[in-house]
Amino acid sequence: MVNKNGKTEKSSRIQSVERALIILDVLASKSEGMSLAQISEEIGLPKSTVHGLITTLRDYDYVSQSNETGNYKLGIHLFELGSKVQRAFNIRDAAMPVMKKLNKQFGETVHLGAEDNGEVLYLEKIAADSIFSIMSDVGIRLPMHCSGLGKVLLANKSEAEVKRVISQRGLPALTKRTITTQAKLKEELQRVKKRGYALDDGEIMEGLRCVGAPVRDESGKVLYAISVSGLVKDMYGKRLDEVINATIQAADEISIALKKRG
Amino acid sequence: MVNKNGKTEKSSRIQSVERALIILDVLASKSEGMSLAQISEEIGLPKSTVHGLITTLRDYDYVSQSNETGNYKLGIHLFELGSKVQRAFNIRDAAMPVMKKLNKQFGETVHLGAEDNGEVLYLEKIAADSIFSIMSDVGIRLPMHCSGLGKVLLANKSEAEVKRVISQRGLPALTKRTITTQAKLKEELQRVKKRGYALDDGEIMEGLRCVGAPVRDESGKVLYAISVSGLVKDMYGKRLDEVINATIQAADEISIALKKRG
DNA sequence: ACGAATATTCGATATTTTCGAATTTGTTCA
DNA sequence: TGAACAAATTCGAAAATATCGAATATTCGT
Repeated sequence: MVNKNGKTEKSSRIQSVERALIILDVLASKSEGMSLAQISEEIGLPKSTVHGLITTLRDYDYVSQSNETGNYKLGIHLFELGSKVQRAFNIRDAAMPVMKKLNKQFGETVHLGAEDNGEVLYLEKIAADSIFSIMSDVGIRLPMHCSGLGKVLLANKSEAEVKRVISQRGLPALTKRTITTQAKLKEELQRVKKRGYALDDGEIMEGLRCVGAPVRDESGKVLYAISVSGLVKDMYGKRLDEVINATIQAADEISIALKKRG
Repeated sequence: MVNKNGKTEKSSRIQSVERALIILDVLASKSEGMSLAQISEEIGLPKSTVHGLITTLRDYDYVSQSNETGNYKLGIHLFELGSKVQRAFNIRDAAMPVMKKLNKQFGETVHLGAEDNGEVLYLEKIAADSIFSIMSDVGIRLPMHCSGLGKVLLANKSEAEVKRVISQRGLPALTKRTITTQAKLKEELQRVKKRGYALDDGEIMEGLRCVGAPVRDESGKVLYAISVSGLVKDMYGKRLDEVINATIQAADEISIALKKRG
């Protein structure tokens, strides 16, 4: 089946459901909320059509409607469902205590992430004591080739898989230190694999340094990674070595905890 | 418009969207996942109908399908959307640092909650150091009349609103200490209001004691509450007094932080 | 109280969903 | 290896339901 744009598409999708989900995604991109007219404009459907869809979403609390402005936002029920999904990652219970210890030890930000669809998905975050908040948050996605988490996860994939990710996502430069050629990335990933940890040195944000280490599931596959992130001025020399050792050790602890519960 | 059950319903809802959302709710209740046949049975629709709906949900990652069992579960995209919703509570950034301090001070579990639809919705949790994990989690709902958070939130509502909640939710007994009469609850809420904090003494779970204190938004309304929960054996006498004072102080700190940002 | 801007309802039309039956896929056990 | 079963998936006809633009109602600002 071929549509008017010439794209092949599965015919078994339900149009109205598809449209409702698109509305949620559109709303997700505008945290301040949108009016009915804006949504209708954005997705190119008549207001009355959007109205029917969004009324349904509202009635089920997937969308909330501000009673001052009448604007629509993502609703509280998504928060509840999202929490259920997060709880379903059984990595979480194993990882959190260890991550807390790591955070306490150095006072830096600790992350837990996994690969999803060629990107790093941030599953948990323990923020640094300092006010300084880094550009990450639970639920956020970042490219794999420039973060400590991502490089660790990539380094433990087959060459074919790495190629697939690159062809899907490219190697965008977030800073001038970001690795942007396939050859250099390959080299870096080999280094990561050999050393057992990844170092992101301002590749995602100038002035930010980050150590990532692999977490293995029961079967030994690297599905997750943890990282410690801090300012370059706090992450160098002897202290950096300490962070590296502690991060690797913490990751191993989590792997062992995962193995224990099978 | 009146349907066959005699219930009045808005006619403008989109049937297929409604059904898709019901599927998500059904899946949310079974964390281990469900087969197509099970879902179809549960909601009483033909398998082929459910298949169309769930395929759409799957294609947008609202649902994931295990490739071993073929079972359907809630998908990763709900986690992402849920995180966005959570981030939109601007209470979070103000509350977390203070909650962490409180957790560090006593080593007990700290919660942040809000009222939603006559129940306490848990927005954040910092778990105790100990392995002992309490029956709470982010995204969970509990009754208002028997938790520290809930009683604080109720105590700051009008009598009419309290009545409405009771008529909607009743006063179910979770333990033998739970308050189950309207008169006793009224008395208790007056006490809570006067003292400025709520004490849950095994009303939600035997052996668990919990101190709740109100958080005020910019306009002075009590929209949120925080609590510290621990075992009765750790929460009595002088230490309980310390916890109470610290919890109230922490709640005030959060209120002030909220006021500052307007 | 008026006008403008927005949300909501209406009703005819036909596209799309729906449903049960038929088919395919996958798994278990001989 | 293959037969028998159980599950998911596809099919196609029938019509119910979503869709759309126009009409109406509501809200807001001045």
